[in-house]
Amino acid sequence: MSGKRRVTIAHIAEEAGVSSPTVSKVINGRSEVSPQTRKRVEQLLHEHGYIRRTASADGPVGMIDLIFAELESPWAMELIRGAESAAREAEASIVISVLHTHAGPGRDWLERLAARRTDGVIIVSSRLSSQQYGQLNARSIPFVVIDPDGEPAPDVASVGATNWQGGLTATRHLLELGHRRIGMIGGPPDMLCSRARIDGYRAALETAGVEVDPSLILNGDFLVGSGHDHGHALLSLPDRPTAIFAGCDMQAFGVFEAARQRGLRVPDDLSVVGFDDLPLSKSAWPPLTTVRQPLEEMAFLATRMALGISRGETPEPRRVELSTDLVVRESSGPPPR
Amino acid sequence: MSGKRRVTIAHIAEEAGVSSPTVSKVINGRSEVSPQTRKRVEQLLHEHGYIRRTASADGPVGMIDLIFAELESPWAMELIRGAESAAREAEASIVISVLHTHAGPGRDWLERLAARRTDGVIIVSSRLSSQQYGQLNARSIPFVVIDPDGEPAPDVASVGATNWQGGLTATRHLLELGHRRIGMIGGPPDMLCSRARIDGYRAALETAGVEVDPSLILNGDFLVGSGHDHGHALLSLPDRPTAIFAGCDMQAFGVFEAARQRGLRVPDDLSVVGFDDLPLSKSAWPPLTTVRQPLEEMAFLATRMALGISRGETPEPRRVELSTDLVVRESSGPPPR
DNA sequence: CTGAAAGCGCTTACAG
DNA sequence: CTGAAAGCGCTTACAG
Repeated sequence: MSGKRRVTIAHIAEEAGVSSPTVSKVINGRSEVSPQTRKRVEQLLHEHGYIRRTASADGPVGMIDLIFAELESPWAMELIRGAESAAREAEASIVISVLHTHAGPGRDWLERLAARRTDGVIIVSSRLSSQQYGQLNARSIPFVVIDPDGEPAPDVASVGATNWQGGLTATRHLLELGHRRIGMIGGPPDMLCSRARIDGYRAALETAGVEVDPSLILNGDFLVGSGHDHGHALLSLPDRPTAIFAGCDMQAFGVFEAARQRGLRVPDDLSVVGFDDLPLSKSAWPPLTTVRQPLEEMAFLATRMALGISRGETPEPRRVELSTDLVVRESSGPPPR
Repeated sequence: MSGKRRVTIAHIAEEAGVSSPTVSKVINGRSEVSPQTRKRVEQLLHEHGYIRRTASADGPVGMIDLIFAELESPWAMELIRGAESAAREAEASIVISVLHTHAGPGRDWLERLAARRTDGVIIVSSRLSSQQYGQLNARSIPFVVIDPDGEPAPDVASVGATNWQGGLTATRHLLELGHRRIGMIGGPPDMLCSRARIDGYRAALETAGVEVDPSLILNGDFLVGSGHDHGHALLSLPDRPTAIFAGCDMQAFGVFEAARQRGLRVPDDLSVVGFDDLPLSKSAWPPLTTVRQPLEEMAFLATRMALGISRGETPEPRRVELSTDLVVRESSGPPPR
């Protein structure tokens, strides 16, 4: 990828005006180095993005990194499983990294990644800074984004689902059953996949001639708790909705809880529709009507793309959106009269 | 760990009566090697468990491998999360490997692992052959077993939970509510953790003076489907149980389904108790009474132990059993009269 | 197809 | 605290 010759200890040593052994000591954290020298060398190592290299040619390492913001939901398991199948196919393994901050990772993370080497990185709906994308590029680390947030440049490889279409379909399903007051719980407002689902919801209402009531649209965090809290909020509205499109399955389960706590039966008193179709959603009570997005397949594809890029291939197409499907089960029905 | 000097290309070359470059070619899959030579060299490489090594001292690689038999249940996510916290603490990453066969892995798996290097392996209720344990030892790869199956030698580090105690507690809870016909769905009969739960169930019945009816004890695979199937089997018995101890939470959800399909209400017509306390179990309907085992903590501990062994420490104690706790929610109640 | 020779990137003694 | 020298494990030309 990069035409530049790989930077070696010798280069750094020359530029710092010291010998190779000294640079080696800094890298290996030995104590016999003066603080000033250490400082200067560290600075240069960092600037050049030094990576320890052996005499050996560097082939694939057989590892793909899956980067999550958090590891909270069973949703992540579907992605791990898909990535693992694709990796196994290529005799590679999956490494799990968790950033533990929606705000973005510390910088260590990327340095460690580069030092340890990886064949590619799958970024799962996490927001990296453009500087971080730059670093990935600078170090020729292939990466693919799942559920892109629109931030990366248009040439970035990504895999997503037809979120807008899914939001539209879910809402139309509820409209067809006769609902007119339909609540919507989205995800974090900065996630593009959430915005798209909400926009699909809006489009369905508007094309059906139903007015969009902003007080019926809330943003959660895609976890059970916010489904529960926002479910209560929507159900305590004076003119409460007869149906809720919960934005994702976990939030739908939270809405189930809120409904039960208020003595409302699903679907008799309240219809609920999710998004994802997690394996457990069909065993929930009642079995959840939801929009299926092929999470396992998305991760499978993303991993294959990353592996392909690492082999020098150019993924075609560069951006993929897999289709979503409405799965009607028992949590949706006509509104109470 | 092993006092032997690391085997190098030069050693292999000498033993094979060829030069280092020739061995190097074999390793790197170059074509300019005669089939006989290749054969002989490969044989020796394999015998000696050759691992490519650089001039550099080999410190930690910053990776712990988590080995699952399958990646089916949200149960696995809890373990991944726990392992990830412990790894992060040590600036390491978690690598996920899935064997995809309860019978045991192919041999490639271990070879790839050794070639890529790892600081340690956590084996999650998978059965390795004693030959494979031997290989791990031969290559000085530290390993810790979660939910050991009793096979490994007594000096193997392991982390488990008090399964027998948990089975006892769950069953006593049901006995105290007044149940006398209590069904039991275990896991695979070759898993020690499942046997212990079943034995705890037996002990509770016996100490309460209730006869153990073998027709009430079934073995599943710890997934929803077998809870569903065996739930139906138990509920179609002539003198059907008034309560079922489902062996794990996923099977409990399957029993919920079976009960619903038969028009039985939980807990009014049937009490159900699980084992695990997965995060979703409290949002289930009804919220599941279950035996909590601290999966996240178990994986956290196991990972720390593996990391410690890789640093040359001896884990003390070598075998840990974390305690389980009964969590009473709404899926258990007195039997119908 | 094979290997002596040179080379690479790094580290390890060790002398100052 | 520093670096010239030697050494390590491996690979890359290249001559046979």
